[in-house]
Amino acid sequence: MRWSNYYLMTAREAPRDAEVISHQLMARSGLIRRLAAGIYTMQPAGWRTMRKLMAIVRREMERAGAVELSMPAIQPAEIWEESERWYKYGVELLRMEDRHGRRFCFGPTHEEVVTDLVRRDVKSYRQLPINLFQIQTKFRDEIRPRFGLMRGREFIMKDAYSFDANEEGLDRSYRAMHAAYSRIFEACGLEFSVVEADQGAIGGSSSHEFMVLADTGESAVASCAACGYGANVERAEVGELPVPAPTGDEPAREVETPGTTTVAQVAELLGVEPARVVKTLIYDTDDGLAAVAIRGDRAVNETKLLNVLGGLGLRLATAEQVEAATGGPLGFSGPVGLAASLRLVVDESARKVAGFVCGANRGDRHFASVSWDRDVASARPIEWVDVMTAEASDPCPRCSAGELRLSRGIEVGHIFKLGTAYSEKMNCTFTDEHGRLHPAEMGCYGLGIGRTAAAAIEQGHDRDGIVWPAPLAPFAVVLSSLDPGDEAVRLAADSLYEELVDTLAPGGFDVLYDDRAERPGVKFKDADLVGFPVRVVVGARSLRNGGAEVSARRDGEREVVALDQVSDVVLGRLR
RNA sequence: CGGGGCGUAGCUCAGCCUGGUAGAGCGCACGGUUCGGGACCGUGAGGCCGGAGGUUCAAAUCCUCUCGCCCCGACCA
Repeated sequence: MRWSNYYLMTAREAPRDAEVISHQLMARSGLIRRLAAGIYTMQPAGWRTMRKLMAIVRREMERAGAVELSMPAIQPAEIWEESERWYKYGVELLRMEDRHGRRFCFGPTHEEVVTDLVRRDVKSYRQLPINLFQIQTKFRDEIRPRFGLMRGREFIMKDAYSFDANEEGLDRSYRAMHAAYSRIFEACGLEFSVVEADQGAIGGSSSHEFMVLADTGESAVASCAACGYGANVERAEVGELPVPAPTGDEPAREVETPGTTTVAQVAELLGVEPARVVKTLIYDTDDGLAAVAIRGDRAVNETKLLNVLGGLGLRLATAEQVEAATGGPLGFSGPVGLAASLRLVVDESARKVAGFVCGANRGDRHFASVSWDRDVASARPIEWVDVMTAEASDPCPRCSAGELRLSRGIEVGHIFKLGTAYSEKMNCTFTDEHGRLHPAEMGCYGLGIGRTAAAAIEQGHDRDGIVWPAPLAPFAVVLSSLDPGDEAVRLAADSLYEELVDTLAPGGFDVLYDDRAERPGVKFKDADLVGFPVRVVVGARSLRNGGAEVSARRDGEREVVALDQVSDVVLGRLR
C-alpha cells in the first residue's frame, strides 16, 4: 500500500475529550474517529488492526472447536421476556419499536438468540457438544461511556456460547475456552492475568476474567504472588485477619458517645481500635431494608452484598429510612435490639471480634463489650456472610504464606459457566441416551476486540506514539522514501517496495510505502506515532551509505543494510 | 440520576467578566526558499460563535430554555 493513495491522516493534537493514552494515540494516529459519545468509526488503519486481531481470535476459536456464525443485532423482545432479562437488564439495554409498535432491542449480548437457535436445531445428546461464536457489533447504552474504545456504547465483541450434555462437558468446554483465550492474548503479545470474577447479572456458577495489566484499567484486581490466586476485587476473598484481643465476659453496657457518627470518632473516644467497633449499615434493597454489619476498619463490598441480598440493586438507606428501621438516628445503628423482622447480615470477620463496640440505635449512645451470641443471636436471626472488600496486604485466602496485592487491569475477556439458567427458562432441552429430557449446560465467552486493541496501546506506547505488538500493527513495516523527488531514490524505493511485498506477503506481513511528498521529519514522526514495528528508510544518504536503514520501533536499534539484503533482514526482525 | 465544567475554522484554543468590524497556532490551497526527526517567508480559502427564544439601537458576549460533549460520583454484562 502506498501512503499517498491510502487513507491515514495523523494529527499533532488529540481531541480534547480523549483522556487516556490509548484514546489519544488512536485519535492522533488516525485509527478511530468519534461520531457520538461512545460510538466510533474505525478508520482504515484502525480497521486493519481490528482485522488482524479478529483473525487471531478466529484462528484460536476454531482451533478450540468453536464454529462461527452470525446472529442478528436486532432482537425481538419476546425472547428477552422469556429469559426475563427484558426486565432485569436495565437501562443499558437499548430498546426500540418498529413501525407496528413491535418491541425490539439492539443486542448487548446473544444468549437469548443463540439459545433460541439451538433449542430448535438440537434434539439429542448425540448432537452435543456445540460451541458457536460470532464477531459482531454490540450495543450497550452505558451510563457513562469513556476512554475511546475501552468503554464504548457500540463495540465489536467476539462472543461464543457452548452447549453440553452435562457438567463434565461444560467443564471441558470452559477449559478449552480458557486455553484459547490464553493463546489469543499470548499471540497478541500482551501481558495479562486470569482472575476469578463476579458473575453479575448474567448468572451462572463460575467465571474468569482476562485482564490486561495497566494502570489505567477500570477494574481492580487482587492477587497473591505466593500461590497465584487472583480475583476481581468485586469478588476477592480475604484470609484470616488478625483479631483484636478478647475482653473477657463482662456484660454489655451502654456508653455515652455524643456526636460520634463515624467509626474513627467512636474508636478514639472509647480508646479502642477501629477493628473492635462493628459498624452497621442500613441498605435499601429490592426486598426492603436490610442491616449489614462489618468490622469498623473494613469496607462493605457492595457487589458481594448484592449477591447475598439478591435483587437487582441496592443503595444506602436515607437518614429517614434508618430512623424508621432502627429507631435511632443515622450513625448510631447497631445489631443489638434490632427488630427481628429486619434482615441482618454480618460479615464473618466481625464474628470473631469478642466484646465489640456498636451503635445503640439511640442518638449519642453506643454499646461496649457486646457479644454476638449473648446479646444479638439470642434475640434474632443472624446471617453470617462474606461482604468484605479486599485491601492491599490482606492475608491471601488460599495460602498461608502470601498477602494480597492490588493492581489495575483492563477486562479484555470474560468467560462464564452459565449452567442451565438460560436453557431452563427458554426450554432448550435435548434427549439423553435413556430418552429423558435435560436442559443444556451452557457457557458463554466474551472477548472485546476494540478493547483489546486499546489495551495493547495502554501497554505499548512511549513519548512518540504507539509501540504495537507486531501482530496487531496496522502494517508490520513502513518503508519511508525520504527523497521521492530524487530519481535514484525513487527507483530504489519503488523496487524495494515491490520486493518487500513479495517477500513478506507469504508470512502475512504487510508494508506501507510512505511515498508522500513530505519532509523527512514528518515521515519519521508519523511512523513513530502510528507505531509500525519495523521501519525501512531509503534516502540519498542511506544510498550513499550502502543501502537502506532498517530499524525497530520498540528499541530504535538501526542498521544500514544493502538493498538486496533488506527483505531478509526485515523478515528476520519480524519473526 | 446528583454535582461540576465545556460547546467559537478540520484540530487545540483566545475573545465573553465590561455588548459595537470574529481572532491565533496547527492543518489546508497557491508561490518561493528549504529537505535525515512535525522547516521558513508570502498570499489565500475556510465560521448560522451548538440550537431556539428573550433583553437591547446593537448579542459570540447578558437572560431563559434546549441539545450535545467532558469530568467526579452513583450505577454497571
